[in-house]
Amino acid sequence: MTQEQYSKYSFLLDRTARKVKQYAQQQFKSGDFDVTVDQWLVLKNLSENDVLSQTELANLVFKDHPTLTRIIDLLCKKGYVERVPHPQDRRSFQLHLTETGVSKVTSLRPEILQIREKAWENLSTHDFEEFKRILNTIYQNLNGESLDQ
Amino acid sequence: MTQEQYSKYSFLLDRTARKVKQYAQQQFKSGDFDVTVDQWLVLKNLSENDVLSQTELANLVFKDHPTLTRIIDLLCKKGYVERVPHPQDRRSFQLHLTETGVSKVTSLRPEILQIREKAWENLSTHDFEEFKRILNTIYQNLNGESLDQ
DNA sequence: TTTATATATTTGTCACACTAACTATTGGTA
DNA sequence: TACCAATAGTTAGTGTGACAAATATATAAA
Repeated sequence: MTQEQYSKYSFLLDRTARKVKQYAQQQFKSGDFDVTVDQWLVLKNLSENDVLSQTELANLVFKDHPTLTRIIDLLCKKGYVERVPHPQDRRSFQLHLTETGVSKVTSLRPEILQIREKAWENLSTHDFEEFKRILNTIYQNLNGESLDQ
Repeated sequence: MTQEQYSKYSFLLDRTARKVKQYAQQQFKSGDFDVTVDQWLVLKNLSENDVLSQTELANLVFKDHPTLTRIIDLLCKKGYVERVPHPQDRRSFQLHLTETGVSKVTSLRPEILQIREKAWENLSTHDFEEFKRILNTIYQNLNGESLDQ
């Protein structure tokens, strides 16, 4: 294998990641989910952790702080999330889902699992494990010293 | 495997694709390459095809037309690419590299191959083939009827 | 206590992705 | 000829991503 062919992974990886996001986003839209794919990721993580600071949430979803600030702004505007001042630390907020946010997550979760399955047609459980292993290895190879996860 | 675990691929895929792009972009920056990762992809494809229209190029790099318009705007501004009016079809342009563009590609190509290799530490040639197969399968699963490539 | 440093979040800038709407042009057809 | 659908490309709006810098507060050190 020449070095040239070797470097195509980056193109395929980028192309596939975009397609996965695009496909999900189209389904989200045609189902009137009222959230984007990234907003869903944030909602889902908030639903699995009663209360989080923005920093904790950023580490969970692997987004940087400015990006997260903006996503949360939008989710607050839509009424799914609330920022509550931290009682001890006035720099920080405690994030939690509103009533509306909880029921949004409950109603969307099964539909989204359905959407996600489509990608795995013609692929096996073993493929899935290999895929995860390779993705994680690449991630760690490029992640310098910070070995989070 | 539960449906829930099964849906994690989208998170890992997105996370890894972003890391790959971010790593490359950092290297591009510290090497003063004067282009972004996506701009490089466009330059590279132009160097491999003497003359292309924007639509042909968009199909090669799998970017949509508005995105490509902007990338080409930037590359023209930097002096690496020229838009030449198509002699027969006044709607369309013929894109080609300038002298500067050609030498930019020549000088960057080996450095970028170097950067791309880093991701494959601890992974085998077989992993690479499996990875490509799975990525392409996912892509096609989500790509509706249009079976390009 | 004062100073220094670290942490939590926001703001600004540039680049890219996707959608929708728009202009200009082409080519076929009534 | 006049009309109409398709094509090439651009523009605008919104969301996201990376990075740098700013603000506010907290904590540790001198």
